[in-house]
Amino acid sequence: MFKRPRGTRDLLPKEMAARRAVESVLRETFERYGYGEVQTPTFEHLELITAKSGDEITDHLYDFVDKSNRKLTLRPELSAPTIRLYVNELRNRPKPRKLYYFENCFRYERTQKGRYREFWQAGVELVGSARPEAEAEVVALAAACLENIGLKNYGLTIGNRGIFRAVFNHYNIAEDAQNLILSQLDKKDVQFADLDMPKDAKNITVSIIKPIAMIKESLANRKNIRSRLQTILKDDFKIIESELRDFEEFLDLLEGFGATDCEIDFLIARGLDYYTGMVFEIFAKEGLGAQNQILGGGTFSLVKLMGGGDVPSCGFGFGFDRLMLALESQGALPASAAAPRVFVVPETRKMLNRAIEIVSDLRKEVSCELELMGRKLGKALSYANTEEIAYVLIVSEDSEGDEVILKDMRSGAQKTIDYREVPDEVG
RNA sequence: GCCGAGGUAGUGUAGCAUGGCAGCACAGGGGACUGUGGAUCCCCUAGCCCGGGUUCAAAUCCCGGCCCCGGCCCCA
Repeated sequence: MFKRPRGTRDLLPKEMAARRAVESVLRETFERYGYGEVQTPTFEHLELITAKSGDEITDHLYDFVDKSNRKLTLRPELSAPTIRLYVNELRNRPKPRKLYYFENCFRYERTQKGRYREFWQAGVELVGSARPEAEAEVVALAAACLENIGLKNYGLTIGNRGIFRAVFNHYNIAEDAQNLILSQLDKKDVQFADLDMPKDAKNITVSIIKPIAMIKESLANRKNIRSRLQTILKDDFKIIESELRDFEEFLDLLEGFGATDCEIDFLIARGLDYYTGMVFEIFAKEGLGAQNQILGGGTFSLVKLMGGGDVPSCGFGFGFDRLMLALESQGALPASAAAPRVFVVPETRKMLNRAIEIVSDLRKEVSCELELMGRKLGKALSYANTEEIAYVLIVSEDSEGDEVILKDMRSGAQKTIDYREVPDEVG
């Protein structure tokens, strides 16, 4: 017996039907907003991934050396490959470029609920604009996806890295210290005084960064943000004013797009230094364990990292598997329509050829299954029953011409009709 | 990398403490009820995660590994 590699899953027909149904809702929604699908290779040069995420992440990669000694890796995510694709193929096209993807990714990590070594991501990248209206539309798209899928119990949290960035730049805090601070902000029990960085960085962290990180307001109360920032920054308020104005405009526009129920939380820093402005995430409030984030995104400058000039971009990625888990826990999985509706059974072996003729003809219009086990009629009906097939079509020796017996398994009623009428009868 | 709980037919489980013929239910295949389902009855298929150790004897005890579930770290 062979077993699956750790962290992988076998997906059965019922589960796949639900996944495909959700997938197509996502695709339709992305396309409604004008995004076009792209596909990138399953593996990339290792350097592409390390350029984005640093050398340390090789610990979490399925990387390998091919027979010509190229250093490659299975993709751990899709935004770097998608931006690479943009730089390679699309950078001279009009902006914005609106790209979406739906693919599997691979990470070498300890498995948990909602965390697998092969998983699926669905996401978009809006390349070329980081204007407030672009950011607002991207967030609105994410919310529209969940609306269309029918996920209910989720939270949308929006933050901003641009404001932190402006503060850091104003105080000349080195990039290493910035990343360290941001990555520690959401940890409990962190004493910033103990961290290994310059003293002035610690002071700024305690007096400014951390207080900003504590700001939490609903979208409706967003006006409070300005006054709270003024209180924290005092005379230095002007250093973030331009960033704040953009952010406020983004929030106003977001409300215009119809988003009402979200929280602004500057703690959402999303450690990565390529995020430049707005950042957001969506988490499921039930059904998932510790890994409850189902979407992450924001405004970033990845194009430059991929060698393509300073083009601002905005995007997000769904953790598709977690989305499915969240839906499942809410009993909101789409109903499966995969089962055949008609089961064609020859009453006797003699009628098999006739049954084959009929099933072949019917398959032009309806999903049909033919009895392939040589079962007698009683067993065949029993099978149809357990498989929840709605109709059984009995090809009887007693029937004349194109007549067959159509039996409704739910009611038990049956009638003799011309088999060509079956598609209408079961429709 | 770390912590905890687990691993017995396809699925769900009993048995494990105190070692002694691996059982039950459902599912699956066949059959009876002489060719129309869900009922009933009979038969069959099918299992102790892997490898060592202790023992006359291991599903059971010990060690190691693998896998799985939850969590920590991490989370692009």
